[in-house]
Amino acid sequence: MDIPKELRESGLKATFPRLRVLQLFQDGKNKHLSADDVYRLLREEDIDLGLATVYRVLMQFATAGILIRRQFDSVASVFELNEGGHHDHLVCTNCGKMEEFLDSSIEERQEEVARTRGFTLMEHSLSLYGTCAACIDIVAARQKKIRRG
Amino acid sequence: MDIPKELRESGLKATFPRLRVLQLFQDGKNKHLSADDVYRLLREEDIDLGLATVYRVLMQFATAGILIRRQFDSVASVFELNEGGHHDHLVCTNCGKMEEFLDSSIEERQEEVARTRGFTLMEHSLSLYGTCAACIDIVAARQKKIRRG
DNA sequence: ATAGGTGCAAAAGGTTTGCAATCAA
DNA sequence: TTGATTGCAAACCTTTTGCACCTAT
Repeated sequence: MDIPKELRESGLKATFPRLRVLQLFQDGKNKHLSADDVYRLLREEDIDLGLATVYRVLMQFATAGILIRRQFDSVASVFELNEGGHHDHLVCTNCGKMEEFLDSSIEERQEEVARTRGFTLMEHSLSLYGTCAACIDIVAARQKKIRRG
Repeated sequence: MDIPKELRESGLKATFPRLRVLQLFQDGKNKHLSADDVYRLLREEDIDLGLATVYRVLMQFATAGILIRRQFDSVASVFELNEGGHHDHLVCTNCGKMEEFLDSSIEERQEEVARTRGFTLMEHSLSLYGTCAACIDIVAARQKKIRRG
């Protein structure tokens, strides 16, 4: 899609920093980026922009619905491209690998839980934390070591 | 339960700050408290303790399994008494009211989602955000007003 | 007596904001 | 031209840490 146009339609001027930030997400190499990730990645390229600008741009994009802001259990919040469909996350606590999923049965039950208690559901946040197939042996070995003391 | 004893069994000395913090949670008036909440509530009573101590005590309790640390979408994390059974939360974004729930169907599907993708599930975080029955009219009216401009 | 705990103040992240200079439209 | 945007530095908030003093056992 034509990025400058996409920005203008959100009422945002197509400035250099905004274009580069959006490109970074659309490149798709890293789907989930913190403000600091964005700042560092752009500096690694060539671009010399302020961290405050990165924060402002990310927030503007989130408000405009271009990005989604996520708060995993870590300290810093991360952003990802809003590609329309809702999804939840499965995160490997060892290597950081992240998979998206959507389980209609879970979605339905959430609605049901809210309805039962008289709540009108607006949104939800579901993150599963575990160990991915590639890390399970490493983690198991580490646990064993700890138990041995 | 005998609080000083409970503390000693966790390898923690039964000091005045620790006793008061634990009492606060056991009073049950507020189930979910941030470090600052605890700090402020204890000061309102009489007790003059440092915020750093509150943070230290809360973390020690969480490590000892006496409290559970939760990170809702807000900035500060909150703590609640660990009463054994796992549960998730339903939060009213208007009044802050919080209800606990446990849905076995959701729990099962989560396991299934992880298994399907080769993950070994360790934990998860699920929070539903919406409007409770008592707030729905207020919120609806506010929405209408915004739409009118 | 002494290992462990506390208060204070300072530091450390992450994020936001005021302001003068700069830029897109 | 002019309102929006940027960079910088300073401020903010939550949380952590160093250190000298204190206390439960």
